[in-house]
This record gives sequence, structure tokens and C-alpha cells, in this order.
Amino acid sequence: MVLHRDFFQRDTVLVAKDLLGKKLIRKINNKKCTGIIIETEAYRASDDPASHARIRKTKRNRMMFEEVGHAYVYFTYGMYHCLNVVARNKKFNAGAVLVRGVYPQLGLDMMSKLRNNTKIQNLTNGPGKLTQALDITLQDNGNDLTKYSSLYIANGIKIKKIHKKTRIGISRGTDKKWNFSIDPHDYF
DNA sequence: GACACGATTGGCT
DNA sequence: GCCAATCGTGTCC
Repeated sequence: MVLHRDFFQRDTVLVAKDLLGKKLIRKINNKKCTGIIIETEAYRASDDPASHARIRKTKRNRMMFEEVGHAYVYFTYGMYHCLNVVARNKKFNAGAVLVRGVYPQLGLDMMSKLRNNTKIQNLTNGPGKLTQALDITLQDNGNDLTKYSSLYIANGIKIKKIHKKTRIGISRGTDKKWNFSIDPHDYF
């Protein structure tokens, strides 16, 4: 079952936690590739110095200000894409959750090919890796993830324990513990 | 118009 | 653990 829009109409930090265990579904040439979300990070608005949306709306970050439940994909380091889900409550004008890792379930052969035959353990355990494995690019920016299409999010598994720490790869906003993850060992 | 740098990764020491 | 690869974007002059 695909997630409802209301799910994303809540505080970005809360949505980041609740996305753990949900299923990310990608259809490539009519073939289904799926993974369970195991790591996320919240990026909010003017209150968050690490967020792309900390200053104002720009060409790149504009999706963070648009309707919740849509994808915000950006290109970084000259070679990688990162997948975010737009989420915020009414208190903020922007916000998104970065999907940093999924546990691969279906379509391992397809993902492996797209990742140049990297072994399973390193297939989708990073923001740049999972977009490569699922062929997610700027073409997917703005995609409605609450509708059945070539990219959407559905209910997944029940979560036991959530790990919480500071976000990865940022130089500002290091006081906020907005990185959330689950241990795949506990479920798979 | 120029330029510094990044919500990363893989390879090498 | 360290560092190069690689280029679009945002900020500043």
C-alpha cells in the first residue's frame, strides 16, 4: 500500500524517523526493484543551517518548498544524485528527508548491473549508491511518491529500535541529531 | 563573470 | 585513514 499524502504533512524530523522500514519501489523497464529504507536524515528550513533551504528558494532546492510527498533529487560532487522526500508541517515553508540507505529486496540483478556489479553489501548503503542502483536521476525530481508510478513509497516492516546521531558530511548544524537508522541485522 | 565547495564514493596507503 | 575525481550551484566581486 502506497503511503498517503498526510504521512508527509508532519514535522520533517518525525517523518525521517517514520520512513525507516518503509519500502522504496522503482520500476525499470517494467521490472520491479525494491528496498527497505534503513537510513534517513532530516533537512528543514531557515532553522537548519545544514539545509539547502536555509536561505531561500533557488532553482535547485525549489522542490523542498513544493507539495509534500514529492521527490527532491539533486546532483552533487559532479557525479552523484541524492534522493529526498519532501516533508514538513505548517510551521515551516520547506523541508525534506534524505534517503541515505536501503536494504535491497527485489531486482538485485538489475541493481547490481547498474552499480557495475558491486557486491550486495555495497549495493545501496549510501545516498549516491542507492540512486545509482535504482537509476534515479534529475528526471525523477518532482515525482509524486504517493502515487503508483515508476517511483513511489509503500508500507514496509515494523521497526524495533531507531538509532539517532548527527548528520553525515555537513559542516553546519552539527548540533542536531537528525540522522536516523535501523540495524539490518535485526530484520534481515 | 569568476570561483570555491559540496547532504559522496572508491581506491590507495 | 586520506585523498582525488568531477561539475553544477550559489555567492560574491
